[in-house]
Amino acid sequence: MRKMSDKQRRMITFIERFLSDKGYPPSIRDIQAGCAISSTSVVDYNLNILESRGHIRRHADVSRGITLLTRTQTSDSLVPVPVIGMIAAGEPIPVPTPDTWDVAAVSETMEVPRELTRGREDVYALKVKGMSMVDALINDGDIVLMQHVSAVDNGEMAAVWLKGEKEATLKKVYIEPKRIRLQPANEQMKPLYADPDDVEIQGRVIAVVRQVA
Amino acid sequence: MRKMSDKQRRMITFIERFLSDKGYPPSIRDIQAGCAISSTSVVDYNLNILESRGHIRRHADVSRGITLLTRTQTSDSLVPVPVIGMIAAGEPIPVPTPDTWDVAAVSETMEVPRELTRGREDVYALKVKGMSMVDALINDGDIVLMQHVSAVDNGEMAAVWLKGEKEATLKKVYIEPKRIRLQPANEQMKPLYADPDDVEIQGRVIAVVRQVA
DNA sequence: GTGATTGTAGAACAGGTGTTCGTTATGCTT
DNA sequence: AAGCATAACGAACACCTGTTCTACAATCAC
Repeated sequence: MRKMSDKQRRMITFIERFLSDKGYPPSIRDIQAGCAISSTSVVDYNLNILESRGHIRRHADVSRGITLLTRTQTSDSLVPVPVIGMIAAGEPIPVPTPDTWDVAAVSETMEVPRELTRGREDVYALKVKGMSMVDALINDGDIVLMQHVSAVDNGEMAAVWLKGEKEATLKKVYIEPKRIRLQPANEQMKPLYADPDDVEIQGRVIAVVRQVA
Repeated sequence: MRKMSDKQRRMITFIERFLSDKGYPPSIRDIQAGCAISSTSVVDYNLNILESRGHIRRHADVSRGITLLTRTQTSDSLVPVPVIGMIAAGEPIPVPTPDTWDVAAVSETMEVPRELTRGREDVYALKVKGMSMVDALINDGDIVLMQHVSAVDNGEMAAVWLKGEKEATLKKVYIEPKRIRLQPANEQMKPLYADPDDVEIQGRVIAVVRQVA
């Protein structure tokens, strides 16, 4: 892949921005105007070079038939995840049902890079309400990505429902003889010990996403 | 959102497939052929309905100017972000240079949904090393998405370099008369006060991503 | 039934848009 | 200076494509 001329680089950038902005590719004359090029034939000329270099693909006689080859490869590494509800200290944790799995049926969905879910299929998202999970380094408004499991390995972070206290928390779970140790992610804080019968594992924490600004 | 007719549903599906297949939207006549519709005016008629229902957007006088508004617009909403370094308590915060902006020139990049960056151009990522930022509810190994700015509004979370202490932190910044208040995100913790000359704003925190499992 | 509403047909029009062609600069090699 | 590849220019052409118009069928309300 040779180095592009400055003009060609501007064109590629323009096409990218136009595409993600408007949702459809630019026409030759859009590029001409957007990159301050004097003639459509100059655009055509450089577009052909960009195609022969493998940066784009052109479809003859098709209006706006320009496809980006460099970036667009990654397009399907976005995974839709259903946001099935809130998680708060005093409220039961929403549990996914066959219904809520259907992305189309859920009121809200978010899209996350496939690297975050690592290809897991049964991932859902919860929005954190309240400051009760700061000991898990999780803030009000954070999004928690969960995987639906009924048991977790030692040391994994899980959404836990404490039946007796009627309380939901996110803790690292350690199974010990005759009791379960619930350790906050902030390891300076003291663990909580609970009876196995009192603990309901609702899911495993996959990731946390916090949007600040 | 009302019920779509069978024909309209076929059209939407066709547009989705065409778009993800070819990379550009179909023309009216593409839809006509792809959905076995007898006339272009019928396509036009139903497209207008779909637009008024909020399923698509049409751009007048623009060839192939159809945009999908529903969730299927996943095409290229992934944005590459350069991971330009680590952030740790005792080390200077890496600052982006024109070099590191070039996604191709950086050793590591990550891809995040466009919703996270909200279209900002000058976004980079730092990996957090150490537990020094737990008071900002940020853990060892977290990824912090930053925007390169030299000043922030009151209350915004920023990466701050304290010259005197030679220390980097992430705090909410409040400008007060003759001093700057640095407030941990965990609001139960006490603020830190610093001299304006001692504070260097290195960037604004956009988001935090933590991958747990 | 009548009339309104919705959906379908076919064709033609007008403007958008890719393409082509002859010509002229520009830069590098010999 | 001459030769040659690269790049730019402007205009015209031809097709693609959105749009519009009239006519007609199907459904429903009254």
